[in-house]
Amino acid sequence: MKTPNPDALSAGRHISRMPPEARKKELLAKAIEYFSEEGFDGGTRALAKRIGITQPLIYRYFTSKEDLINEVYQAVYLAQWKDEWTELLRRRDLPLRDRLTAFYQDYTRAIFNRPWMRIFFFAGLKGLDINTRYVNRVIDHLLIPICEEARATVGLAHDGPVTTAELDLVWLMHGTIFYQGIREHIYQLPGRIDHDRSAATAIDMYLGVAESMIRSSIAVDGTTL
Amino acid sequence: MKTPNPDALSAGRHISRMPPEARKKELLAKAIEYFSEEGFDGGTRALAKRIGITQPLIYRYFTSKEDLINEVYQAVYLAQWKDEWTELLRRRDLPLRDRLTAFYQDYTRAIFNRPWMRIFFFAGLKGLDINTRYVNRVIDHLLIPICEEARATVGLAHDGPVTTAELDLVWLMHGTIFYQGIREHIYQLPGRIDHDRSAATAIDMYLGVAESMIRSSIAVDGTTL
DNA sequence: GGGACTGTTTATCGTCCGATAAAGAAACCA
DNA sequence: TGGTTTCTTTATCGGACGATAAACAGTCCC
Repeated sequence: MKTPNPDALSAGRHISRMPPEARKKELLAKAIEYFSEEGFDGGTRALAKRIGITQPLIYRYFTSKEDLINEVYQAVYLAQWKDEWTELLRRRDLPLRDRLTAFYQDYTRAIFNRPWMRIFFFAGLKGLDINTRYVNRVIDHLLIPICEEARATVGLAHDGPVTTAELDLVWLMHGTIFYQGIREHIYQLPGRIDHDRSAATAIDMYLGVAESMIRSSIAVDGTTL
Repeated sequence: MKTPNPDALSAGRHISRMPPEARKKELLAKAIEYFSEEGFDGGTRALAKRIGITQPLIYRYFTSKEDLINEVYQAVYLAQWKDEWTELLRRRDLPLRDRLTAFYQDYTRAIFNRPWMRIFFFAGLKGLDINTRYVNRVIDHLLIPICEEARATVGLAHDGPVTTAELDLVWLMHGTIFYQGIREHIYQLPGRIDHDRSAATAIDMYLGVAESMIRSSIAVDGTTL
């Protein structure tokens, strides 16, 4: 065949060979885009067509489809996570409200986008351990620290393990904020949402209930994690 | 073959013929269970094996896989919906808080189960119109009525269309409650959640903010739906 | 008891999928 | 320039899928 791949042409991009690193990078980027739209059952042929290459070429850069998907997870989950989030939440020189506000501003900016949200739920529905691990990371590195900081703010000497009631309340705030991302990127309703405002209201609710909750959960509900 | 289908035997169920209605009903019930676990890309052969029948038998009761899936949607979405929900929310002889409490108790009992939750998100991720129609139904028959009732409770004469700010606030409450179902049935975290308590806190938050929100959204933010 | 009817199974078709092998073509280097 | 390397394509395999047709087997009725 003299003329190059018509798909590649119609895609309007490069026709021929690329340096391996650039190709792999492009492939991964398009795979994130593609799988976040079609789900992980999307075919490798359709993905290749979208990139403008042939399907077997994928297997020069990834040993299997599973391998490619794993790299997609890596890029979406781990690369987006910031350890500074926990550090920010721990900064007792700032009022807790300010820490929560600043954290959720940055957090929602990191994950409130279509690919992240959709891949999160595709993986969640499949029950993949990568997803459970992410949720556990949220609990251990974000929610429980918030619980502990709330306790410190209340000024309670008690330093036993966080109770389920305390954690449930943080989940309530977290869910309120997170759900607005679902609304925007999973439901695909028209019109933008003011996430900062939503977060502010959720944080207000949390701080408003937290103090009495913490006192009563220690006194009454002794169930620990 | 003298011996009947070994799969049917190993499934421990009936081996042979059933009246059409019972068979179709059983098939649909198992299909809901199956597709809610595997997603709609699950194969008809695996579904048949789970029921204890052979795969072509499915096609005596449903003209195509798509047809079967559509009946699954019908059963999950429409059959669960109660028009009385809107009527309950409208009952001005009761305090709004009581109406919201009673409604969300019943609503969460209807949809907070694994098949409903999972099918909802499978369908949502596929962008199926059945899903967008459901969300619009929630808006039109639940959230906007709540907005209007909140206005009536505040005692404002203003009866123009509900503003986006008012609707966003209801979404905040709704999302707070709904997210607890996600936590339980999509994340699959161990431990039960007290949904009635979560709802109560979310409703408190809503009612606490609603009044000033309604006044200011009419005065300041005139954006309407 | 023997048709006739209908629920159920076996056998099979065409298509798409993930993956591999071998052929081709661009780039590099002597 | 010619040989080697490396990126890319064509061709293809085995298996799973949705769907259909024909054979089989209960059940009912006369």
